[in-house]
Amino acid sequence: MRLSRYFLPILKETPKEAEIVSHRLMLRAGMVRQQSAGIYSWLPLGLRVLRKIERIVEEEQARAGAVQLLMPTIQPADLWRESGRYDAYGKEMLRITDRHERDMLFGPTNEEMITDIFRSSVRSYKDLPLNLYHIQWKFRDEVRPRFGVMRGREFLMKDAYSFDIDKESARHAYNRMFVSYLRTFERMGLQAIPMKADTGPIGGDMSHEFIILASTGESEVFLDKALLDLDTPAADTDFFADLSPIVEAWTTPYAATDEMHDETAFGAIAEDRRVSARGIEVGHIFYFGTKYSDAMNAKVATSEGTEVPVHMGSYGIGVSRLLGALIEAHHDDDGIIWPASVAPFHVGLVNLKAGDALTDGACEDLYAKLEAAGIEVLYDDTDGRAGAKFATMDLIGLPFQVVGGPRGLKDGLFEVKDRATGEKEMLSPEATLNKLVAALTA
RNA sequence: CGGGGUAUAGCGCAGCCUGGUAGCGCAUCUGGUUUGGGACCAGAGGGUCGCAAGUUCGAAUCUUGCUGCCCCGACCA
Repeated sequence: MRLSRYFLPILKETPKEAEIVSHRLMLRAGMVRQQSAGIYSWLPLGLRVLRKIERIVEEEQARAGAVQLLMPTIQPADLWRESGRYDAYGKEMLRITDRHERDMLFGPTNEEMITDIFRSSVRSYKDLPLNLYHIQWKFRDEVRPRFGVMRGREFLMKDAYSFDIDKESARHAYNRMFVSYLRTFERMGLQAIPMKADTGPIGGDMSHEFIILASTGESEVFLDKALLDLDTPAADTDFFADLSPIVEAWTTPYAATDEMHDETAFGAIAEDRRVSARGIEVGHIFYFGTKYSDAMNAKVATSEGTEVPVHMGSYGIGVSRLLGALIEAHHDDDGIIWPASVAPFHVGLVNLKAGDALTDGACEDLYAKLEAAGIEVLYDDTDGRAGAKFATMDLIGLPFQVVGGPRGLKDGLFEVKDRATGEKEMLSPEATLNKLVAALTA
């Protein structure tokens, strides 16, 4: 992509409404624009990251056996009257009346609707297990939206719903999502720790929040250092084998958010392994049994021919929130530092003297070769000044910057800078291409 | 929903106390000089001063009401 034809509205100054670093950087880097409290337009750069995150989520959901569909944002109130939540939900639910005076709502979640889809089509245990998910915009009319996209009213969420014949099968479904989440966040360059969450009226041990560690995180968390050294399950993990050893390995060491914190249990850990840090919740999984299948009459036939309500679980990932969480975890004073897997572009190619035959020729040539190699390049072909170009590249945080200027190119060399480490080296076009291909194409 | 702020050009701000018809920096446009870490000079365009009443000869400025947005708390993906 040529910067001269792109839309990248950089801000030199920080809009005063932005308090936390991710919000500031997202506004300054031209990723989002606030339209109302907690409601954002996604500008091209931000949208690219959102799509990268979605793609990773989709790949890992597929690996774990979840099947994607898409439900609407607007739902009929009647479904929610069936479950009893239409009255229970409160003012966080945005209620809408259509032209026929029918009660509608902008969905804050989709348990009712997915249960409706399920019950209309699935009748037999032979169709189970089933896990259906979608990635869709939700709306919760928070009293106080804040922290930019981390606490928006409108937000993009992946929500999966599992259906099983009994609680034991539901546990397997739960474990599949558990393992899938470990992989999903790891691929985004995030260290996510599963922490036991409040199970409410359902009880049991099947509810976990996935918390990423970031020094600017919203809540305090406590954990055993052992968790930081665990290996993420491999891509070839058999999700339909017994996953409980993996889940056990990740749930045995102590880890808790401040609301679930047990000072005594934490104190029992060896002192040098106690970690207290700050975290951001990016995922939440839980089993809720037959709560909705009972209320909405979603039954399946067992092998004995009897009918039982289906056991369900739901599994959320805050996709738009992850943008903020990623930046909280990966930035410095100059701007964002994107992990390559979610970076809006892989490489920022800077032509320091646009219009000059030498730099134009060398940059155009490298640009074409990088793109041909499957590397996503933002090519700054504008005639701005060097300092401003460097500052912009540092701000938007692409993993690599390649600088083509008259000084280096008279010797045939580009300067390649690693955004994360700040390391720079002068390389020939061939060496530049090889280095970037090696670093960015797995 | 309680508490506290704030609203003046695209962004960041001053002006308000003590009413006299709006200004600064950045950004934008034009011309010139520059050119490897957010250049310089000269000129130009751009504002219903959040909205509505009121006081006054006169309101960005004083009064009242409303609204938007932000922060702290309670709540939450």
